[in-house]
Amino acid sequence: MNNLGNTKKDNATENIALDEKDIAILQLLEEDAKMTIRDLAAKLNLSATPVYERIRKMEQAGVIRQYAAIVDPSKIDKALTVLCYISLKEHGKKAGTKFIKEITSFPEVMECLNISGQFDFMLKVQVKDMLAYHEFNVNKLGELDNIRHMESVFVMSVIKATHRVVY
Amino acid sequence: MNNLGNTKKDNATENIALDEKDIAILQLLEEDAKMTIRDLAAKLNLSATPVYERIRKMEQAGVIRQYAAIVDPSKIDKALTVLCYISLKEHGKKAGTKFIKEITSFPEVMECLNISGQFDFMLKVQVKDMLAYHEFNVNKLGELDNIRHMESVFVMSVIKATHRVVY
DNA sequence: TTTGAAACGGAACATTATTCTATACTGATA
DNA sequence: TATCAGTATAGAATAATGTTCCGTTTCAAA
Repeated sequence: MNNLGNTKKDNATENIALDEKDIAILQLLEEDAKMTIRDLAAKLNLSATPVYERIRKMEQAGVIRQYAAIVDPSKIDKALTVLCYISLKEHGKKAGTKFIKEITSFPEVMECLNISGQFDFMLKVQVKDMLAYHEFNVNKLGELDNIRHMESVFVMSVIKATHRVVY
Repeated sequence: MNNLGNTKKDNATENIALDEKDIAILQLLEEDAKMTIRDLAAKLNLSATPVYERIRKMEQAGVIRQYAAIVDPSKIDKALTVLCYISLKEHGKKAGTKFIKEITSFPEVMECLNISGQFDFMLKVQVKDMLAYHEFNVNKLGELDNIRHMESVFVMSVIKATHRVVY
């Protein structure tokens, strides 16, 4: 295993130029991060060294943010996905920061986006079932004091879900 | 690097029971898939062998679906995320399948969810900027013949985004 | 207490990542 | 055109890691 990893913590901000070979490497690693450097090299008609160096540079530049194992939610008894839309009463900086701090602390919240439109935030919540979502709603969201309005949209099936952003 | 990988293609459906050690392994690999088996073993007070075997079983059972390199969209000039809500004219099986096939073929579409509520689908679209989204809208979505209504919600900032589902 | 299956530890082995050095390439300059 | 500096590359050597093997332990059922 390469130890190029551990890119998670640092917020590298440098910008680097990516050529076609870098893009090709990214596309392959997005699909299978365990692909060996030699296999990557073979696909790109290169030797191991340049591929290794390119990956290292992209990790340090923050292009590759993380290597993650993707777990199937249904296999660990988290079969229900809910999109939860929230608008706040107070929109001041202080109130917003407080809300964000609270929301991000909930492990059920996989994603929290600040959005345009009638709502302020969209949460993607992953739970066991409807009962678990109800409890999340009452015991966690219900405890927050700055929520004006809330709306839940339930995910019936996942048609497509990818982490690939390079194309 | 372990070659336990390549879990992507197979839809393993077997269900296996996970104990606390398996959960601990999953949590660590969700954060850093490059962590070595020996490091994992040290954190769990185990030797390498049982950790290796547990990972292999979870891969074969489909609990670990994939190992992915996560790329920062802004670093590859894909800075705009849009949530695109779509309702169809025809909801028959044939029409639905056709729509799904077309939608999933667009690389800009990172995610497509079949949802409850007034819309049928939510798309998460990742593009360079507003102009690129406009072109996606006109040239790709605009070519589909089964769309009744459409609404775009723009992501202003990402407060939280994780792939961790194990907790 | 006995037995069998599963989990485990430690060492040996196989594969891969990583480093090192020399060479080939590229673009700019004179 | 010739020369130079910087970068990218290949190939071999080394270090680190994944993977297998085998004997031992654990633990629950009989």
